[in-house]
Amino acid sequence: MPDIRLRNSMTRKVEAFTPLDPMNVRIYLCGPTVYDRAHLGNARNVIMFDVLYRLLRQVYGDAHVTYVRNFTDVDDKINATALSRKAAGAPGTLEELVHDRSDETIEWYLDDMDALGNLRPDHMPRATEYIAEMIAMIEDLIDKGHAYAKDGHALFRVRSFDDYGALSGRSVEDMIAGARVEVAPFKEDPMDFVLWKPSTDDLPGWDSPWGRGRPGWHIECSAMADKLLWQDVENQLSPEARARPHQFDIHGGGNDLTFPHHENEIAQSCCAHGTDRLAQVWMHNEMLQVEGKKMSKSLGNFFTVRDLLDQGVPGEVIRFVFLSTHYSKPMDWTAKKAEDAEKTLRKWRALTADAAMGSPDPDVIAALSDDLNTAGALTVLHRLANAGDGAALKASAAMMGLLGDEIGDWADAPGTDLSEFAERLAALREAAMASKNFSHVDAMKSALIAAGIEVRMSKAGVDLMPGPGFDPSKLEGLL
RNA sequence: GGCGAGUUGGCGGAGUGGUUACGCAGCGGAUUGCAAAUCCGUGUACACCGGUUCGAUUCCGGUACUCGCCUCCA
Repeated sequence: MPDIRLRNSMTRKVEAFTPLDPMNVRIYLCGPTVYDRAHLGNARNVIMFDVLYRLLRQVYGDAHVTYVRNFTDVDDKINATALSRKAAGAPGTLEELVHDRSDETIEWYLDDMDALGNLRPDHMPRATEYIAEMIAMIEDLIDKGHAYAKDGHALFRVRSFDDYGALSGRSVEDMIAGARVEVAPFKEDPMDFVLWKPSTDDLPGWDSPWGRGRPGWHIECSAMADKLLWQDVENQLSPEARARPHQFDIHGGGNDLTFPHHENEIAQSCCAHGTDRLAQVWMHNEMLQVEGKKMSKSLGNFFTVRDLLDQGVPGEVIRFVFLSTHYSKPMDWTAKKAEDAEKTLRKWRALTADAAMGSPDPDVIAALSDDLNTAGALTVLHRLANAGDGAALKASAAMMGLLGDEIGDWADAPGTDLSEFAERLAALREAAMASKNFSHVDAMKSALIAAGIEVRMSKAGVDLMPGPGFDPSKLEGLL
């Protein structure tokens, strides 16, 4: 097995990766705030981490990797959707509406990420199920002088942590100079951030030493990561790993989370536990653009994963497009890329349809081990395809979550049996070959193409495949 | 203003101190009733300016441009 090398945002260098405990590789990805459908950009870090997860499982064994991705289900935006539903006359208490909204959004999220061929993490904690851990952590921080309570709030004392700013490469003074920090009467220092804040009686809240309220965003990840990647597994870890308590291997997210979210996570965790680091490696993916522009509602180029799936873009095609750009580079989503990806995948699927499952090509593993060079790995897949090695292609593609059954029924969808049409067309063609009058066969061929079907005719016979714009309703009356 | 990422042939996109990336498109040919598909052949690009070097797209410095974050948008 080649050594895995990963770019560490903390050091800004590509480094050899060595897990604290090879029998218990532990990774954490910041998950979504569940207030609405995941937009396309949300998929990028999930796919990046999914490739990482698959690679680690390949190298260390399926049973030796633990992947945690949270759901943030306490948030103003979730509350806002519940409030508007309540105002529209929805039945139930506001708290129930908030809970329903979270449940609904989590279900959507999992459906969408499944459709993109992502494995589910080992743990998907909901923030609201770990309130006790968060409160305990905040109390610990207050005891140690790193946090304080004021007016129903608990705040982190940023000046108490010398390394604050190490991840994002900025000093506290720079941030003050930026002057965009929120000044509030309950803060000792403008830089201090909220660990706990009061909640109104009608909105979700929990009793705490500081009154009824809810946790701040940053403390959620610190508490859940510590619970699931340290407290619950501590007694299974190697002595080497236990020598680094409250730490784990890799923490990921979009680079927009670097500051303040991850910076704050580090500050909370290191101060609460007296450690010098939280994760050994920090990985951040670059942002997604759409047709060269930032995706935003005002530009009208904002869309969700579900929007694309509903338009008939297969999840596997979306995944392929993401994999074709390295995670550390800005990625542009374009319709042309989706078309190209679909073409390639059709070819590969035809080649692997009847192939046995071989072994992954070493070059694919090598490329992925080189800081998740997915684009380089796709090149190897092209080479295998050109060599006609369906078995190796199938196994190698599986390393990246491609060409598998779980993501693969799109090529035959939407499940219309075309065999009668193929037989009819073949019969017409045979007759035309004898009579030299091709008008009937051409008419039917044109109609099939107009219905979005790819028509292939050769001496061997007629082959029909549903294409991107397949519309079954246009087939009526053709037989 | 501070921090960070990027700039490769028509398009997408790897990689390397000197040797064809690769894919798509295009072009030429084979095949095909026609077309598609398929097969064969075909492409010396690396933002700009300096420096290091026998030699740089690849290393170093600078410039320009693009994008993101600093505003709980991944």
